[in-house]
This record gives sequence, structure tokens and C-alpha cells, in this order.
Amino acid sequence: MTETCISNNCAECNKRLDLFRSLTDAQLEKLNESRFEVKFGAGETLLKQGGPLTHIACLTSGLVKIHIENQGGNNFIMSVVRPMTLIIGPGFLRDNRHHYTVTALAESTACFIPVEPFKKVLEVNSEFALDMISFLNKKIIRHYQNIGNLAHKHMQGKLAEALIYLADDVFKAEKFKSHLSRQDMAELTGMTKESVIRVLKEWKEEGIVDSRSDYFEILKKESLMRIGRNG
Amino acid sequence: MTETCISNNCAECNKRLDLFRSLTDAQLEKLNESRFEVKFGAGETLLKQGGPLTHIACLTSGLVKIHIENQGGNNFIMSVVRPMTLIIGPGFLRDNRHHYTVTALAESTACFIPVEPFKKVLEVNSEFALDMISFLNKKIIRHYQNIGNLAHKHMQGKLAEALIYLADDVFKAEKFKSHLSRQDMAELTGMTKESVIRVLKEWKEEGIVDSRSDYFEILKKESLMRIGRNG
DNA sequence: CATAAATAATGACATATATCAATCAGAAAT
DNA sequence: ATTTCTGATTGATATATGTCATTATTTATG
Repeated sequence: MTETCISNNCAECNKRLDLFRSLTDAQLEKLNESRFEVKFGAGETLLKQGGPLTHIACLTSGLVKIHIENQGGNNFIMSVVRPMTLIIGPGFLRDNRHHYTVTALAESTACFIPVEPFKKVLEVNSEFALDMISFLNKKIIRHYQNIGNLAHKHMQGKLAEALIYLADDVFKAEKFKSHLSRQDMAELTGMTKESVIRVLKEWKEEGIVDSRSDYFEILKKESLMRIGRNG
Repeated sequence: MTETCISNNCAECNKRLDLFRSLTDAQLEKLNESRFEVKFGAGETLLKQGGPLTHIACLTSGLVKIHIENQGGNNFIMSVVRPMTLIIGPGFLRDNRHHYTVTALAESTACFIPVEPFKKVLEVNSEFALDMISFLNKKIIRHYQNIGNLAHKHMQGKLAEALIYLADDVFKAEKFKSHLSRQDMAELTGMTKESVIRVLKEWKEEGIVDSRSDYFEILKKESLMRIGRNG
């Protein structure tokens, strides 16, 4: 472990990343050599859209949102990311710029690895390269969901899909503390915060979803899934 | 050339694909061995969402749309694809299903290559694998545009972005015959066909875009880009 | 050429959702 | 405990866009 490391998660983080399962010890070591960890407070920016993509990041603790910023301050939250997830933007092997911003939702730590050694390892380990392609394809499938939701669904459908995404893919529980404000929920769904509030109120009255600030509990999963499906 | 080949494009198509630039002759031959070509009429389906992803496709002539189908018949057109483009969906190395449908907009021919030899070549040629990652990242960047447009832009902004996409990325000209119906334009932008018609009429009166059925001519590119940017 | 069919265009109307302004509640600070 | 501040909530209103019905235009067909 290098002395730049802050948390004891860090030494192990590469080994625990599923995407790195095919790496040899020597290859892991190559990545670890130049790795360092940084701590972020809630609201702080880990990576900035438009900025240079010099490192890949791995969240080791906390919670972050990945969002694209439009002109006019209109954000869209692409995903909410928990620890042990690799963050590598589509600028990699393209323009080497960030195409999204990553912001901490809670106090978080992230491990940074320069792209060069990462690229070198991809070049010599084809199994890893295929895993990387699979990893990107998974992200693309998720984008299709986003696009399908935004293109034609009504508020209820979009919010239902967002809550199911948080429950199933992010927090893996029916009750969770999201660390997301109403404004964040709006940016996750492409609605306004007022509309989020109104739909949430409606569902609380109907006993479908209970919510208090950033805490959510899905009470009638089936109903919510039906609302999501039917738009 | 195998005897299943119909057009003389086919024998050369792999060599002309930019993505295949790093392949050796032997690797190209490996892909060519099991390659075959199929002809499609306008409106016919090349690949069906949900169906098995057994082959990758390369459009050799014509024009196709790649679209995702929602329950309730709500489509969204992700991209319009011209010849010499590889079509490989995100089900590759994941669930081996198609996550979108590909439909011919005009009479088209496509070359099909089984995924297995393709995967084998990826395994032995790391430069090719990196090119593949770059190719996927390019698609992801395009998805971000789609998402940004759908999340917060008004009709004029969305339609402007769509026309600029067609002019710059697909047809590479300010005048083009799109082969897209008003319904297709609606599905490309997440609007209704009536709204597309109304905005197009408005722009014809203002001299920004001229249009007759599936023919478009962008007259004031600057204005259109401003509309697209400001939403 | 005449007819049918499909697609495009128009207009009237409904409604979902954004916008704006005001109030409320809980957290943080003094 | 009191004040301050931020975010949540509510309500009134405006408006963008969808829906539906009708007519026009183009394309296909016998």
C-alpha cells in the first residue's frame, strides 16, 4: 500500500472489484503502484464534465451521483453509484475528456488510477478487455432504459422506474436512505421537484410508497412495477 | 467470397470497416469464412428486440433505423445508420439478446457474421479489443446527447438537435433525403407526428429549414444550432 | 386514368406538467 | 429557546404539447 492511501479499504479495493477478476497479481500490482485515494465531503465534485480524463476512479466508500449538465443548469442524473464500482467515462480512448460530472451525495472516498497503466493492462490481458466490453454493454442497456423512460412515459411511470432502479440496482432493498433531495429525484427522472413531491404524496396516500425526506420504503412493489411498465 | 453473397459489396465490406483496421488478413479471413449477406426491403426487420443475438451485422447498402420498442407501441429511434457501420448490440457478452430492433428505411443489404469467430478475434487481437471499447464509448457519448435532449428540451430544441444529427452525423450534408416519415421523425425526437409537422411548418415560414416529405434542407444552420442549444 | 390507400397537414380542444409565489417544517446556529 | 436558513410542501395559474377528428395530398393499385 502506498502512503498516499487514506483508508484501509484502498489497498484491497482493486482486488474486490469484480471487473478486475481476470487480472494477474502482477497486473493488479501495476495498477496499485500509481493508485491514490481521495476523500470527498457531501456535495463535492469528484470529476467534472468537460475536464480532462486522466484517471479512472473507483468509489471505495460513500455514495455518488453521475450526472450530465446541460446548458441552462438542467441536470440529468444517469446513475447513483455505491462503493466498489469502477467509474470510467466514455471519453476513455476517445477525446480524454469527462462527459459527465460525478458529485458526492454523502461523504465518500475514491481511489484514482492513471489511465495509462490501465490501458496497458487492457492491451495485454484480453479476458480483461472482454470484461470491459461487457461492462460497457451493461451501461448501454441501462441507458436504453433511461431513454425509453424519458421518451414516452408520464411522471408516475418515470418516478416508478426511478424508485425501482434505486431499490433493485443501487440499494438492493425495499427500504433505503437515498441521500437524494427532491431536486435530485427530479433530475433522476426528468421532472420538476414540485411534480416529484405531488406524485410521492399521492403514493403515500395510496400506500404504495412511504417517504420522508431522503428515506423511501416501497410498500407495494407490484403496483409500482405496473405503473412503471404502463408509463 | 462465399456463394451466399448477393452483392459484390460484401466481399470487401469487412476490409472497408474502420473498426476492422487492426485485423490481420488471417483474422479477416476467419470472419469472412462464415459471413453471409441478406437483402431487405424497406420496412423489413433486420434484427428484432428480444430476439437472440447470434450474429453481428454490417450494413453494406441502404439505410436502417435502430429503435427501441416500449410496451404500448411507443418507439424511440436511437440512430439512423448508413452502410459500412457495424451493428452489434449491448447484449453481446451479456444476455445475448437484442435490446433494439433494426428496421430497413430503404432497400438494404446487410452482412452477418456469427458472434463466436468475432469474439475469438477479439480475444487474440488486443488492439481490436481497444478499438471496440472506443467504438462503444462513441455510442455512449451519443446516448448522453439523446438523454440530455429528452430530459429537458422543448420540441423545437429536440427537433433541431435531430436535424443537426441527421445532417452532420448521418448524411454529412445540409440537404438530404432522409427516408424518414413524420412518424419516424416523431420517434427520433420523442414528440408526436403532429408536433413535428407544426414545428417544421414554422421553420419553413421562417426560412430556417425547408422540407418536403422526407427531404430536408437546412437553410440557417446557425439559427438551428442556437435553437438546439437553448432547448 | 381512376380509384384506393397511405401519409401529411390542419384545427379545435383537453390535459399533463411546468412555473411562480407563498407557506411550512426541520436542521443548524446563536 | 430563539433565530436563521435551507429544503419541502402547497396552491393558483400558464402553457406546451398531446389527442382526436377532419381534410388535403401524395403514393400505390387495378
